[in-house]
Amino acid sequence: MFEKVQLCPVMRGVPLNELEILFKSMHFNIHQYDTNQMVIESGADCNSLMILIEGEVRGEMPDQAGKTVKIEDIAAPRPIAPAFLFGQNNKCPVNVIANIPTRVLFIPRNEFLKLLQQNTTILTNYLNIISSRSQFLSGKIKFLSFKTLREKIAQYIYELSGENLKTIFTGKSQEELAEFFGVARPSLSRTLKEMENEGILKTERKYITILDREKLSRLIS
Amino acid sequence: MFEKVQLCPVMRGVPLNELEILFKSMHFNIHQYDTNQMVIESGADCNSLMILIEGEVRGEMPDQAGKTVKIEDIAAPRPIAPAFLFGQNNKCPVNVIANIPTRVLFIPRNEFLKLLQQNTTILTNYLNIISSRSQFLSGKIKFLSFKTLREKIAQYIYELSGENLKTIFTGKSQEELAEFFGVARPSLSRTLKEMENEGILKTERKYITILDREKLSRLIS
DNA sequence: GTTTTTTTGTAACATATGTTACAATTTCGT
DNA sequence: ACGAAATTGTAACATATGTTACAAAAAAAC
Repeated sequence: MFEKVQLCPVMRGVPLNELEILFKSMHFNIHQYDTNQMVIESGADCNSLMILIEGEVRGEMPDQAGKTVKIEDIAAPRPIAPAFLFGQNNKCPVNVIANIPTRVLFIPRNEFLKLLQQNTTILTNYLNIISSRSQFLSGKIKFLSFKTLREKIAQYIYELSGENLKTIFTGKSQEELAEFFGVARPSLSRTLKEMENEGILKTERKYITILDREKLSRLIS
Repeated sequence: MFEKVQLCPVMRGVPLNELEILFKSMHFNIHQYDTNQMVIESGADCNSLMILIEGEVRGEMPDQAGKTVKIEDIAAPRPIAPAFLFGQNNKCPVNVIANIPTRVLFIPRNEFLKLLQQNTTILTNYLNIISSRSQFLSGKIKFLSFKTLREKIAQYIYELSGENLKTIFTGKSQEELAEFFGVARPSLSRTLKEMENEGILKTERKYITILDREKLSRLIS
């Protein structure tokens, strides 16, 4: 078991023998779940750090009408909802359901706090995980705050290209890019063509080439 | 000085005498800044936890054209950019500039790590701060992901009203609400009136009354 | 190499929101 | 109580994006 725990981002870098010692003096539980069994329900309190050590779960968001929308799949080994263990709101925002037979390690909040104080590696790991998440979300919001599609495209290219790269590889089809931008596919196609006609860029399947950096920047400023 | 440090969310709840002991065995700096002096420049490394202990600073985002947009004012006592001390990206995302004569306490990352391990209160405070921030950002993104204005309005009312409250107080004028939603003021006014004509809700200055919860939910689902 | 599937381009039209301008109403300051 | 300032309602029109449908092109499967 410790081999798998050790692979989890939270515990990464802690030698196996140290890990065993830490776990010996700590309360924790391991639960098993069958396919489609609920691991934690939306709205339930997150009192423990949950680490998926084996299997795969999905997060589903129940909407007002009671229907559900799948948010993401999480495969072992990874923590589940680490940002909801602390903070003002400890309610789990999604239903977490096992996709396949799954094992989850539960470490109660207080026990985990002790762990954080005993072991610098785990502390920095955890701080890095939730800080990175914040940073990721900040970036996402900055991106969403661009109103027009042209601005979003410009910003997207700017971030991928850095200061001097001329051609970027998106790794996404127009369909996927459109979904990423939150617009309809024909709208993206149209706008890309417009920008091409204006000599700003050129597209070629999953590659975009910048033709006029000056004009591109003006779209963002 | 410790009285002011103690008021900061990170140090809140730590008795004065303990605080003094902790600081005695720790490296830290205090810098003073005059009005309009730069505290930290966008892109600089955040190697230290920065705590504003006196004064007020503003965050300004420099855009591609070199112009700046003010993001927010931060008044003492509060940490500055706590989410960028750890994580993958330690570059400060904004220029931080003193609005008035200001004093900032710098605690190097490693020293702060020690502090976190020595003192449970500070550890939980810090975890709560950055976790809450994540949660806030998550909520913001969920909100931004609603496409139409009607959906945003419905979601907004839903969150403020809870399960059974009929009338909510927004505390914002239409102008401010429109900015919060990221739409033009006349658009908000128009849409609110449409929803009023459909018998969904009723507005009265800064109050919104739900007339038909059923219809309101259908907008979100 | 042909067929099938996926991806992209494009057009016509529908809809939502922005922009501007002004009138009506309410609140605030005195 | 009065006038000034802020807030809200509303209309006409501009623009951006969505929707649907289909054709063209490229990639993948066979």
